[in-house]
Amino acid sequence: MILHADLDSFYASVEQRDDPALRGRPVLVGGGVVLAASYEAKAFGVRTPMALARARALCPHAVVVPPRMAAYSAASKAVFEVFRDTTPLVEPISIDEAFLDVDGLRRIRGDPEAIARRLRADVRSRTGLAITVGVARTKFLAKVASGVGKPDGLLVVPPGGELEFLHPLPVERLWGVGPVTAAKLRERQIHTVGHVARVGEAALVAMLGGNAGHHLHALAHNRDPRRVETSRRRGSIGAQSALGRAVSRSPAEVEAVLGALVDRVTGRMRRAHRAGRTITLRLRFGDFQRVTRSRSLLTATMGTGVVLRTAVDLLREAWPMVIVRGLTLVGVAVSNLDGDGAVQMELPFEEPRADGLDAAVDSVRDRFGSTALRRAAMVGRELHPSVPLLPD
DNA sequence: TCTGGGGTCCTAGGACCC
DNA sequence: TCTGGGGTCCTAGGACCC
Repeated sequence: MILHADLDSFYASVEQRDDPALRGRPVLVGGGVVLAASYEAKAFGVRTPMALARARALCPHAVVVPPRMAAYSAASKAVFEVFRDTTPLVEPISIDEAFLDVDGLRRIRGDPEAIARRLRADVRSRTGLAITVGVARTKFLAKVASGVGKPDGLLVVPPGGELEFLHPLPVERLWGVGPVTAAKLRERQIHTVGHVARVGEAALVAMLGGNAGHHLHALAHNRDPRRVETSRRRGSIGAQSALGRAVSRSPAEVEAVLGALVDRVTGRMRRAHRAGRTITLRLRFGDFQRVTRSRSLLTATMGTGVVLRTAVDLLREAWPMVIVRGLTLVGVAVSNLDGDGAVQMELPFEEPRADGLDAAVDSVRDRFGSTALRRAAMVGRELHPSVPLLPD
């Protein structure tokens, strides 16, 4: 059996724990937008992410506190210690959520329900925070169960009783069904998980595409073979910053913001000992449409200079769009983090040859192929921006 | 309802390789 | 000169999650 453990209104709960004056009162954590709302605030219809102004209108006597990310990280660390004292098989999902595999603990710690009860009590006594735990045979259903069991609850879906529990629930409860997919389903009078299960796999595939269709069909029948994985590494590291209303900004202003973001990202990369090859620039325009522009380097890097130069290049290439549409957000991310197939290729240094560039180009192409040639040209440009691009 | 910041996964076309 | 199938990598976009 698998436990899904999910802290309730995490940021707001930490604030209420640390400041007794906030307990029992509606609390909003956020800046321009609500990052977390206590259950007292949610009772007034406040949701995340909602503009703070709107949340205040719904709940005028709410206390608004700015986020304290360091406090939340520390609280998260303490909670995950409790998880790992329960079982070594812990898969973190986010700062406040994890899967725990408790198969094999029965003889030592009792049945899954008993383990879940003790886990909730331990989290409460050791961290002062409320946590909801869902228990089921699959990851997916354990997560659904914790969602239904909130707040401060425990919900066990007994083996054999899965479909009875699952089928009356609205389609939005399925993991991977967001507003777009839900609208497509509801258009066709598919409102519950039971309807999804009955509609047939072929129809779902026709409606949503291959993978999504198969996936949804499987979930609706509670088929979810994924195991709890303890050692997942993330695939990208990024940072972004909203710029407020779309006013026209000079390239230098935007590049300054970009510089700060890159600095943050590469600092985190160095602390995590991760290097990456693909730099992605993210832009959001005045109409809130988004675009991305990316470039892959030959070798992985965590250097601020290389990442910033690449990001600025991408920004310059996209600048005409910014002029026309206005800019409301800029972000940068580095992906293709090393360890997942990054190409490590050593190019030999050669003496310049009398027959010049063409021969050198032919020699690289012969040895490594034309994809490598393109990459080599790119690296050359990074090192010597004045050198013209090689012809394709 | 005027929208933060951190991520994951999937799709799809084009270039290229064998 | 014209042709295939299987595969990888790159880029861009989109849906989704917390």
